[in-house]
Amino acid sequence: MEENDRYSLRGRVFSKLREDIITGRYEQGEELKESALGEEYGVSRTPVREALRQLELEGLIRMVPNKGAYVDGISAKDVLDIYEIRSRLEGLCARWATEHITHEQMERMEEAVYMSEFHYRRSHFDKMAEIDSEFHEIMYEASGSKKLQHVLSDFHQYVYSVRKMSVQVHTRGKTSIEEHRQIAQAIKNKDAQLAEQLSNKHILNAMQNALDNGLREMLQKQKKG
Amino acid sequence: MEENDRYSLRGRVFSKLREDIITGRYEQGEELKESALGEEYGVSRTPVREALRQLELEGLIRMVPNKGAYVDGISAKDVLDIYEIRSRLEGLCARWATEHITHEQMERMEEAVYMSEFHYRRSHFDKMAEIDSEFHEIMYEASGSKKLQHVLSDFHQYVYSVRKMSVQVHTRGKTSIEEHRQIAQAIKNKDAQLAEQLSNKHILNAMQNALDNGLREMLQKQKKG
DNA sequence: TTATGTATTATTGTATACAATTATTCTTGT
DNA sequence: ACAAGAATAATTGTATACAATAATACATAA
Repeated sequence: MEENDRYSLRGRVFSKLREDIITGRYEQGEELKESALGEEYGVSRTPVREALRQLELEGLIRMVPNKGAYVDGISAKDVLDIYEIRSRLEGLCARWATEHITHEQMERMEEAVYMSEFHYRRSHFDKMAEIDSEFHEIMYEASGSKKLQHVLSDFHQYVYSVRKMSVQVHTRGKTSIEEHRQIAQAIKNKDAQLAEQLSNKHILNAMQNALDNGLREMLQKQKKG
Repeated sequence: MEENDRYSLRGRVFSKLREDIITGRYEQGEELKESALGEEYGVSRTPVREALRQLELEGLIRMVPNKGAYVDGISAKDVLDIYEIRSRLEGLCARWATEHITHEQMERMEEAVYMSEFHYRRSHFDKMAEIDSEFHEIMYEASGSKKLQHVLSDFHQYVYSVRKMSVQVHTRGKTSIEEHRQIAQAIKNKDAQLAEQLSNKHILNAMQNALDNGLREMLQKQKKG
């Protein structure tokens, strides 16, 4: 999908809107008007509407019939919930990946670990977050389960902004890479049990780090507001 | 969403198409032409396209740019994967529901148990399946987690056809109701631990029943094809 | 002044028109 | 007969036009 999206107006609008919502560039509840968006992107309402309908299905906006579309992005609680959900699913994914991974996928996974260390040493945080994503996406793909891949991929993207923040915490960046390395090794050794255990723990650690570096405060603030 | 959908052409097309794909009324890989669908439903291409874009995002169809839309429904393996995924999430959901359920939701849940027994005794299998859905949907809603509700609700719908089949197996129908009753009781008693444990087991039992009543054969058949 | 009903405007929902791309058919030359 | 290429048709992608609904502004009466 990602790639197809670049070659159609609808795809471009969808990707940009999605990113802007996930990264919080819109206010919660903000109204999205089709004409305005169309003008902004230099397209007609048709592709805008198709993009909006997709975002509605995904739950990133809420559409009221004959009224309008309202931003309904990722709250701090959503992020926490997603970490909890992922902590139950990433282990399953690692198990299945161990059973189904191809040689080519294994190589890509190991390269991702290698490259993240490379960028870590140079403090390229954006690049690191990107490769961190890649590691997980490869594992999702390797699971051989279309449905598991779909849900984990979505959730992983939803916490992108938080992850990018967390990875900049120096010690977490290093620890995360080390955890990835161990997971990759377990998968390579065909030790499904260990891969599952490590993956679940990996997510719980990431959640703990997010809580300790801003997420907890965000939760408090949103609970009041 | 469900209700809004009834009042717009796009919504009606979406719901009907979705149901037809989930229940397997289309061939795998079958091409869906916008004009043909429009004629079938007596509408123009516009609402059809919006519906197709939503189904694409959901992964129920695959769209090739400038070519067409192809059915990519729920395979037997998808169903099995979904049971595995749900077995890891329903427990979490039951735990959260125990913590967040309202009095009104609890009453609806108990009524669902009661009603399913009523219809069970009268062998109203369709009605039973419907109320079985209701039980789970109430729990998803009661979890208080928008994201968990979303994913579990989708997955639950995906296995609808299988569930309807399974529930007709006399002994499973009775067992399932009993399990629901115990889960509801645990939630009411605020015993999150027990609710979680029972819910996870409930899904595993449902999976086992599905395997023993047709799913295993479907898996074999699809593996060859 | 304020409530109420009406006209106006703005916005979404749908249909249609046109452009771009892909598939198909029909030549045509060997 | 068959391959290559052009012409034609079919299909999707996008823009625009029109219809239906909701929001707003305004006038009028109590």
